Amino acid sequence: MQKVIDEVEEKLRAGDSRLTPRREHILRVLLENKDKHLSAEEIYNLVKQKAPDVGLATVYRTLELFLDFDIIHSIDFGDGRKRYEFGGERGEGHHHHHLVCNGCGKIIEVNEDLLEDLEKRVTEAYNFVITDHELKFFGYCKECAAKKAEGGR
Amino acid sequence: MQKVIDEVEEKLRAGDSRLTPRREHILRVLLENKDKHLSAEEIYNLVKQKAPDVGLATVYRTLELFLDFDIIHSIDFGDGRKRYEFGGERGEGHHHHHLVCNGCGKIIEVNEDLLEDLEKRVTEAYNFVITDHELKFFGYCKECAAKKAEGGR
DNA sequence: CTATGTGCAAATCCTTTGCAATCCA
DNA sequence: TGGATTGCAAAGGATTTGCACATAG
Repeated sequence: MQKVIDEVEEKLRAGDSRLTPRREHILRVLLENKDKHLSAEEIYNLVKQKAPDVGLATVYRTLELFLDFDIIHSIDFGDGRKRYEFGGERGEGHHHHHLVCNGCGKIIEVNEDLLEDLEKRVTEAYNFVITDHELKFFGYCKECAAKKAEGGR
Repeated sequence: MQKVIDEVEEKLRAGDSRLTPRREHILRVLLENKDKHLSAEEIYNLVKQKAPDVGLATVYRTLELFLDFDIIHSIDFGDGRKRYEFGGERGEGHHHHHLVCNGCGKIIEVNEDLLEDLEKRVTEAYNFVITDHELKFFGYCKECAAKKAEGGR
């Protein structure tokens, strides 16, 4: 993990910014919760456990900064708040998609990139240079589908 | 168009709701702008031209109602407001995707469903019952890509 | 007459911003 | 020291809600 932190620090330095203690705390929270999809407020609460005197505004400002530097990216599941994940849009790790359960709200990750050939087709058909994509499937997870089938609520 | 309106009216009636004059105005705006992606406020402004005394709250309440009845659906392009399109999630017309240009903000529609075989794969791999999907590609449209290539802003 | 629908203004929720204090190169 | 960073509180923008009135069946 230290390696990643160092890389981020370097990235920021290269852009006349610094990885301050506050920012490092925020970064650590993001790294320790790679699989979650934290909202700004959730990040704020987690950071407060380590550094009780951070302000929510700093969290927002830092997330904005990380986004600019392509260190993280944001996703929106339509619940009125943005969520953040470590890994920039251009990063190798970004190619996963989400299954959003309408029953229990669970988010399942699909860790393969399913879209490579699709991208090629779209690029050719529309002369559109793709830099990123976002794919969400909505529906019902195994458990919720079963509940529904049983005649549950 | 009248046919569609009648269908909506019937749909609402079946659920103990009515297609009031206000709501019909809103519905018409949606139908007349199928290809746009209107925000609540844009809809409000268009409706006001025909019915100057509607309130913004009514527009929001009506959109909420139409969503519940699967008459329209909403999309989010990450600009902080929801946008609405006629056609429910389950409707045949819903299977199109969007190319979002990071240069000029233009939204291009891809009117084919590119995801059918993908859906099948996901369903099998994750036991996830898919009811809807949302696919967005981000990047640069023909014009903006050209501008960038020329070294323009 | 009663329930539903509506306008208006106030309230809410998430996010951004202004400003004075703080920190670090 | 001087510009970058931060906390706090206020501001902002989109959406929701409370309430009294209007409307329709």
